[in-house]
Amino acid sequence: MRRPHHARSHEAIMEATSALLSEVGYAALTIEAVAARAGVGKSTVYRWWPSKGALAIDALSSGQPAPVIDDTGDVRRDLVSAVQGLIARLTSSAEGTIIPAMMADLVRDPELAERFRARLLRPRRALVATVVQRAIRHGDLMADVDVTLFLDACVGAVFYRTVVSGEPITEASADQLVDLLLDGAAPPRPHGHP
Amino acid sequence: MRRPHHARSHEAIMEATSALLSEVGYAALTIEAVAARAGVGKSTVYRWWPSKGALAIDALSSGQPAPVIDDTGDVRRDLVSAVQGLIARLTSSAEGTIIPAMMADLVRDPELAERFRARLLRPRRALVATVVQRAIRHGDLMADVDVTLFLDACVGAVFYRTVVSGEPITEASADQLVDLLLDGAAPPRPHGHP
Amino acid sequence: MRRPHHARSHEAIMEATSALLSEVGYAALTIEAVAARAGVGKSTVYRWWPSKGALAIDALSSGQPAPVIDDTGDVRRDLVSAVQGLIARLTSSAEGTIIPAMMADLVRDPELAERFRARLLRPRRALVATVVQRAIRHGDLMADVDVTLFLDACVGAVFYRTVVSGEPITEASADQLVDLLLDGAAPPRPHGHP
Amino acid sequence: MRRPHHARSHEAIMEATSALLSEVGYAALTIEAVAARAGVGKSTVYRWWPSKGALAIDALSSGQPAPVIDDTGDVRRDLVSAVQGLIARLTSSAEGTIIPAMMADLVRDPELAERFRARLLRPRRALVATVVQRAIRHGDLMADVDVTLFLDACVGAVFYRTVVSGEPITEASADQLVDLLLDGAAPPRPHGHP
DNA sequence: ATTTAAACGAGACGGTACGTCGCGTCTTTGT
DNA sequence: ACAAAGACGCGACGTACCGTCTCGTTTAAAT
Repeated sequence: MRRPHHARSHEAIMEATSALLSEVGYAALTIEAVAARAGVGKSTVYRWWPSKGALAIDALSSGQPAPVIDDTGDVRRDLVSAVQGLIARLTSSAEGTIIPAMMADLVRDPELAERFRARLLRPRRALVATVVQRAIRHGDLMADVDVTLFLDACVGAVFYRTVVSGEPITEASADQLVDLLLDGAAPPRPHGHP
Repeated sequence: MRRPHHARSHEAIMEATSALLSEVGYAALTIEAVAARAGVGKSTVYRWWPSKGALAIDALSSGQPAPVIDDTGDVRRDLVSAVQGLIARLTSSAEGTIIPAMMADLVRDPELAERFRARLLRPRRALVATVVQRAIRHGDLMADVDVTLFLDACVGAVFYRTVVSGEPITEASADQLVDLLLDGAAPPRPHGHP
Repeated sequence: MRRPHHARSHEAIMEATSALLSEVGYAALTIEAVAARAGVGKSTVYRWWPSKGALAIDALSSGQPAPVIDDTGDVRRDLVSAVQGLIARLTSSAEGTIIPAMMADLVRDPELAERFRARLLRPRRALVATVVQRAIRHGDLMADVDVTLFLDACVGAVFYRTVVSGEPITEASADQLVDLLLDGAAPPRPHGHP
Repeated sequence: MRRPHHARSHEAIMEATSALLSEVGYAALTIEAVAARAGVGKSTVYRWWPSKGALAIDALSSGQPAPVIDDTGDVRRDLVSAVQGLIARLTSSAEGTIIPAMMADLVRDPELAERFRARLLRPRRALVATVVQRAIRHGDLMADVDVTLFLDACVGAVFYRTVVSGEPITEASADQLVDLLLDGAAPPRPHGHP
C-alpha cells in the first residue's frame, strides 16, 4: 500500500506548486522554487515526484473543482454547453497555458503522459462520454459512432484551434462545431450512402 | 536592401539544426550545440534567430519536401488520403515529436507562433483548403461550411488523439474520421433540420 | 559499569567501518554507508560515536595487530627497524592514506585529536620510547635527550616526507635518518660543545 | 602560452578565497561562497581552478609576503631562527590550520599535491636549503649530509609535533631541535664511528 | 589598391536551475 | 523498550545552457 507521505510537506508542496503555476506558469516553474516556497528541502520534492510535470499534474488534479457537465437529455444542447466550458477553460490564461506547455514533456515521457491522462483527462472525458452514450441509447446518435473518436474530434478541434492554428475562437464557435459533428459537412442524402 | 546573411554560416546553421533536431529532438536542442556543430560562434546564431524555436521552424520549413495532396475530385477520398498522410507524419517519431514539443514555446511567444503558422502551418492548410473549397463549389459539401473550422476539426482530431488523449490511431482511423465529419454522428433526418 | 553498547550492532559497525575504510578510504567514508553496510539505523551509529573520525579511530585501533618493536639493546639497530616499519606502514596505501586524511578533522576537533592520540598514537610511541629510555640508561644516548622531541623528529621526518614534501622514500632512508638523529649533521668536535 | 584569465574575475576570486580562508578556514571553504563573494559565476571559478584545493593554494601563494630567512653565516643561529619562524607560522591559527586541513586532499590528488609543492613548498625550502648548502661548503656541516632529508627532519619534527602528536611546542623548542639535528643524540665519540 | 566596417569564430562572463549526495535530527513502525 | 528504517530541512556539489559581452580576424564593399 502506498505510503501517504508525511502529510505536512505533501500539502505544502501541492499548494506551493499551484500558487507558482498560476503566478509564473508551467515553463517558469522550477522545483527549486517549489521547495523554497513550501519550506521544504528539494530532496523531499524529488523523493515523491519524479519531475516537475508530475508535480504540476498532481497539483492541478488535486485542486480541481469537479467540472459540471449539463445532462438535460438534449445531446446538441449538452454538447454545446460542454464545448463552451472547454473553450472557456482553454482561453482563460491559467489552465489554457499550462496544459499546452506541458505537452513537450508529455511527448517525451510516456509515464508522465499516463499520469496526465489518468489524473486529468479521463475523469473529464468520462463525463462527456456519459452524455454521448446515453444519446446513442436514445437513438439521438447513430449506434456505430466511435465514442472515443467523437470525443477526440470534439475536444481536438477546440484544442488545436486554440493552441496551434490560432484562429479566433469564441463561445459561439461551439454551436458551429457541434453542428458539424452531429450533421456532417456533406449535404443530406435521401437514403444513406450511395 | 537587406543583406542576406553570409550564405556560408546561414546554411551551416540550418543544417546543424536539422541534424540535431532529428538526432536529439526539440527539447534537447540547444543553441550552443547548433553553433558548435555548425562551426559558428553563438553570437552568429543569435544575430539572425531570436530563439531556438525560430531556428527550428526555419530548419523544418526550409527542408520540407512540399507535401503532395491528392486532388481527384472525390472529397471523401481526397480527405481520407490527406488525413492518412497527417497520421503518418505525426506518428513517425521525427516530426511527430517536434511539433508538440514546440507548443510550450508557441503558447508563450506570439511572434514565434506567427512564424510557425506562416512557415509551416498555412502552406499545408492551403492545400487541403483547396480541396474543400472545390468540393463546396461542386455541391459535395454544404455551402455554409466554415472551411477553417472544418480543417481544425479534421487536423485537431488527429493531433489531439496522437498527442493528448493517446488513444491508438492507425491509418484506418482516417476513414472513420472523415465519415464523421462528412456525415455527422446524428442519424439522417428525412427533411433537414426539424 | 558502562554498558558496552549492544554487542551486535557495535561489532557490525566496527566491521563495516573497517571494510569501508580500506575500500574507499577515509575521505569517502560516510556514516550513511557505514550504517547501511552494518545493517543498522543511522541513529544507532550517532548514539555511540560523535563523528566519522571517532568511528574511524575506533575501527583502526580495535583491529590493530599490536605492532612489534625490536628491542635488541642496540639502539641504532632497533631504531632503524622501527623506522622501517613506519615507512612500510605509511607507504602502503591503506593506512598511509587514512591518517593524513584524518588530519583535517584532528586539527578542527580537539576531542577527536585526543581520542586519536590516546587510541592510536600513544600506544605505539610508548613502545619506541621504551627503547630510547633504556638506551639513555645504558649511556648509549645522552642523558639530556628530550625523548618526546626525539620521537617527534624521528616519526615527523618520515611522516612529513611521505605526505608533504613527497620526496622519494625507501626503507634505506631509515639508516640515513637514524644516523642523522644519533650523530648529528655537524662534524664531530674534539671536546664537546665549545 | 597560458591565457592570463580576465584579470577582473581572477583577482576578485583570489581575494574572496583569501578572505574566506581566514574567516572560516579551509574545511568550511566552499566554491559557492567564493563565487558569491567575488561577485562571479560558479562556472568562472570552475573554469580556471579544478578544485577548492587549487584555489586555496593559489590564494595562499599569491598573497605571501616572501618569508625572510636569516643568513648570517652561523648555521646554528640561522636554523634556529628559521625553525622559530616555522613554529610561529604553524601555531598562528591562520596558516597553521589551513595546511594540515588541506592534507586530506593532497593525499588523494597527486596533481594538487604537485601544485602545492611547486607553489608553496619548494620556494620556502629553497631558502633554507641555501643556508644548509653554504654551511656544507664552509665545513660547518658534514659533506655527506642529505640536504633534503635534513630539511624534512627539521620541518617534519615541527609539523608532526604541532599537528599530530600535539605535544606543547614553543619557540624555545627550536634550540633543542637544532641541537639534536646538528649534534645528534648519541654521546660524542673520540674518533668518528667505531 | 587601399581602406573601412560588418560580420564573424571563439569563448569568457554572471547567472539560474539542475538532480544528487550526505549531513545530523526527528518520526514512525514493528518486534 | 528499543532499534531499523528512513523522511526531513539543509546546503553544497559539479554540470549544462542561457543570453550578453568582448576579443582579434576575415571578407567584401566603398573608396
